[in-house]
Amino acid sequence: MLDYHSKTIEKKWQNFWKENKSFEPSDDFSKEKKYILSMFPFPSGRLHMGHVRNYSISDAFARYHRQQGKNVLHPIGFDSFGMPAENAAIKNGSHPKGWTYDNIDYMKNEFYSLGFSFSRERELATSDELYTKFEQAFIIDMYEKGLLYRKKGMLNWCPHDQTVLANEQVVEGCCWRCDTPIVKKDMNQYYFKITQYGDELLDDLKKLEGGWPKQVLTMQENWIGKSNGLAFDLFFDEESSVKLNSTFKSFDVFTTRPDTIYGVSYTALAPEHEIVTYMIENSLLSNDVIAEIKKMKTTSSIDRQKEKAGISLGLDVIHPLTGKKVPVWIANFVLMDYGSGAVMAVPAHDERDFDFAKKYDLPINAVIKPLEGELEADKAFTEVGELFNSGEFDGLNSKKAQYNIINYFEENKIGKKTTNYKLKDWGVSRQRYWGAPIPFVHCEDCGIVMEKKENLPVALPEDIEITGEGNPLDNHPTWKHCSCPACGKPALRETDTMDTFVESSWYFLRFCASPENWEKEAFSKEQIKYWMGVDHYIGGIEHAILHLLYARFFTKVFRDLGYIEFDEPFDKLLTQGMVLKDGAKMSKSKGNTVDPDAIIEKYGADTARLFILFAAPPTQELEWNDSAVEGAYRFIKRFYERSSKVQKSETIPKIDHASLSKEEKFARKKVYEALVRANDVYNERYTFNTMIAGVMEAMNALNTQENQDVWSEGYWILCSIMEPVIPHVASEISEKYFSLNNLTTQSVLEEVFVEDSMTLGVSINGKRRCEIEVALGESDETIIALAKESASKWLEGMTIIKEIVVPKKLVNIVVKG
RNA sequence: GCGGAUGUGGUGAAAUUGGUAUACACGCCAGACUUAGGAUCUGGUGCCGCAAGGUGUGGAGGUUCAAGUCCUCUCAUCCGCACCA
Repeated sequence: MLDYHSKTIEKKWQNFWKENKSFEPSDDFSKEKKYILSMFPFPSGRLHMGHVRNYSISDAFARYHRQQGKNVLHPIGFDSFGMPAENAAIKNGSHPKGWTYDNIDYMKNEFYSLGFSFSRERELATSDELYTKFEQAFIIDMYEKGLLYRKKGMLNWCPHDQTVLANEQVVEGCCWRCDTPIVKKDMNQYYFKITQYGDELLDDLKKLEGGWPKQVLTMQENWIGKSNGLAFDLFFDEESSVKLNSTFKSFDVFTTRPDTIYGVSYTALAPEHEIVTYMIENSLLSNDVIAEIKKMKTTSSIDRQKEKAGISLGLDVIHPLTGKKVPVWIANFVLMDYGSGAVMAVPAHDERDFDFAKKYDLPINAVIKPLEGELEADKAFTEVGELFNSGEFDGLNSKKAQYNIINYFEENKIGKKTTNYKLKDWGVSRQRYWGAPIPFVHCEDCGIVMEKKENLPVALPEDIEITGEGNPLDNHPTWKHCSCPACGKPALRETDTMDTFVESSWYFLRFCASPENWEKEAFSKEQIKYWMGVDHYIGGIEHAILHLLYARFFTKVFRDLGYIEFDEPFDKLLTQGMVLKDGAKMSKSKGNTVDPDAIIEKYGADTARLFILFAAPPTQELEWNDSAVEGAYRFIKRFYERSSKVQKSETIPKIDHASLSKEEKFARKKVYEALVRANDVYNERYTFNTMIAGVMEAMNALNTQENQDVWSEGYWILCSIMEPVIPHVASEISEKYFSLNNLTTQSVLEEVFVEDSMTLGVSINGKRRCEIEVALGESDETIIALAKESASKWLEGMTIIKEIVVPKKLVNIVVKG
């Protein structure tokens, strides 16, 4: 009897792998490669179960492909810049750098105590100065290409702390630290021109079909939000123009539904619209109204979409086709970042416009009717249909009318066919310390000047105090003072740092570089060409839009800068679900976390990995269950202890299948079924839970017989299947009995699946009643006869209408009685 | 609010193409064994019913010989919404 001691076995193999550098990728580029990558973690302090899940999945892929003889790159790094380091500094007085690197050290130990097969030599942290150095060089290239520019943008500002706040730091419109109501401040910031790549980011989603989950492709498509429509100017009437001191004659609106234009009954501006701003600044609005607008502006964009609110401006514009007056409103649901920040409102055919019109008692003029049926009262009809009350366009269908109306506007030069995107340029400035400095210098004479590449990195000062007030780099006594790289005169460094999404937009390229060249170059074309794209990219669904879109954008930019030669970074994407406990996301504030260390201590890493892969398919949410963890532990224990039935062997045993008993045959069949399923899971389906269930079934079947060869063959295969999941115990058994020779590609023996009879279900009117056993290849007539006989009880007094035989599945007899 | 997903026994889940619903585990129940252990092993276990049988995949309709799977509506929960990463 063997005794399972997870600690001894796990320590032994973790040391073995470390000493033998078992998981370093080879530089032999003639081998077939697999690049397996999990989204790298932010070093928050300790691993949580979401991490364990993420890396258990990628590790299973990595180990499987190593078994298949592939050259596997499975790297790990830390996304180590970011706000939490500063929050910790504010809270505990720790230094962001020390806090970050202490966390990294701790988490690295946790990783290796879980047995993850990462390349140790390629570990990196994005806050490493070496990483910053190359990133800043890329930023300079992008600026020079015109892909990075400066413009004003609205930020959350706490007037008390004199600091910019992240959305997360705004709690109910107030500063998280001092509770001061926030204001919106217009500040100069840097933006990536991601919109320039909008069309390509959209079109290339097609290349990802099959490799990426459909839902992610749809989310990205909707996020880019390309829509075609009509843009035109709405002109103020005389009276309104005079009210505005003739400063504005018109404003621009965009609509995707020009066919509904005769139904316009009001127009709405975003509260941030320049006309509104002008009216506030020139005292054209009452204080009450101004206060209301202010409130709208500081409400989060999400809340603004919920309860509709508006204010009449007392202005009118002229409808471009009917010449009638149309009132101008401010509406909270109109967003300044989309289109022109102004809309024509057609309450009869748009739900939001409808709700708004109802609330403020504005006219609702229907101009589209359904092609079939009647218009429903008291509801916006948002489908396409046939036009009426639309002048010369009456009777046209929506599509034709859209075309004709756009043409009419273009011919009369009063509007233009326009394409709009929801996608906005990516703001990258952060007024914070713990991030990569933007390597620019402001010179009075030369304007914005790039730092010289030989001077990179522009590194962060370490003597810094993080108080939560102001911008730390700006407050530093000396750091920002420098000389202009162009003219040499005293100048000021840019004190904004970069959004941490920048680091995560190219780290997967950096991993392709062999460490001996790390100082010299970010990565080489040759290495990139070999390793990219990432074969399996695994991470949380919460990154479905932003991170993945930004990484795709950087890839395209790097391609256009000549660094790489492909369009998309991630061939296959697997989005994992969250880890829950008691039905809620594990979080410190809810107090429902489970510490991975405690699980490793109690049961071992293999148990943690097995449970997490067994409890649910990777894409689904995973409910933590303590006693199911125990069950995983017991399986491993059984798996280890029963290996004593195995005969030592250097090769897979040869078995004469025909001579076996029924139980022995069944056991072999189950083992090979598990193998077929495993190959399918590792290559196509990724449902590790069903693969593990298959192995458990095979184990149960092996246990019904005593044939030592069948046991040995079973373990030879099952250890190979399970090594990617429970590597320590599987390696231990494989070494002991098979000298590790079984950890390689396994071939499937078809002979074990051959059967001479099959069981068919018999249904009457689709309801399963009994089953029959028939010989393989039996004719349908015989099968039906057999089915009728065994189901005779349910057929008495009935008229048979139809008989259906579904091959190898069932017989359905349709009766009437 | 908009966009995306999910919903199956007491629990996590399975059912790959419309074809025998609940595989595999957890839990529970019963038994065996014992050096009394974090045991282990064997059997049972959707629900109602003594049974025959009925019923059953969030809810309501529909298509089909046949629906967890397809369609329409609806409810609940979760994810994202651009400065959390």
